[in-house]
Amino acid sequence: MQKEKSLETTELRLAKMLKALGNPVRFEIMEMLANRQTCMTYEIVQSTPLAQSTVSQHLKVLREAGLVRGEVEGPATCYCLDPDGVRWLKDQIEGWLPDCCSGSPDA
Amino acid sequence: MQKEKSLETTELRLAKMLKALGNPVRFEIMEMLANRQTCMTYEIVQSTPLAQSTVSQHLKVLREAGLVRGEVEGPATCYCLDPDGVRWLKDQIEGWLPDCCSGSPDA
DNA sequence: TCCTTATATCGTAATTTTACGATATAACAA
DNA sequence: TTGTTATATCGTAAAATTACGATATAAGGA
Repeated sequence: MQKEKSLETTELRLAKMLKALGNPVRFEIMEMLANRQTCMTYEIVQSTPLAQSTVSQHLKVLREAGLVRGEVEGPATCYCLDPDGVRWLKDQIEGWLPDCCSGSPDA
Repeated sequence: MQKEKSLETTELRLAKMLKALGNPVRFEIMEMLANRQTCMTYEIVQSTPLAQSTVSQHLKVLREAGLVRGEVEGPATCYCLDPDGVRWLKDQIEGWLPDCCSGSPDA
């Protein structure tokens, strides 16, 4: 019944995630979180040549895309991948474009 | 401003694809090509409110990301998804972030 | 040949993104 | 309270993206 609206929302959410991942700095943050499971913000800042405010801005984009979660721990924040968001993204990409490109690699 | 150089080649290619897909116009072009198998450029132009030159620019981005192919047919060009590129993207996303968020939503 | 059609590229505004320093906030210690 | 630490947000330049109209190119047809 409510399929149309949710489809629209699905595409919006997917586009937002893809756009967030399309930036190389944010992409590297995602890989760092995948490797380390969790990171404090200052660790992420130290791993880049960027200003703290810039990294914080990128983290906000990733948060709003549903790709990472930040948990406040005292004065600091501990970030990790958002398992639900990442799995949802992988499922979407997997089921995307079903009419093509699903067979074996032809030369 | 940005440090794309530090990314590995595979990651660069993946980032380029994700960036290309992060634009809603290009995302819709991809979906149109998935639905119709092939499209002439003018059909894609007609499906949007944008100028022909703008659509041509978006197609160039998709081409350079390896997501679509354009084949010249007389004075026109016939576009289709690039099966190799799309499958590569799906495989990359599938194998990405292997330490988390993989498999079915188990308890 | 010239003319039409379809597309790509050029030049350039308008918009968006990115990055920075400065400042605000929030938790905790002395 | 004051001071420190860690992070977020604000204000604003610089850079990149997006979009347009104009023009170039390339294939056929008259």
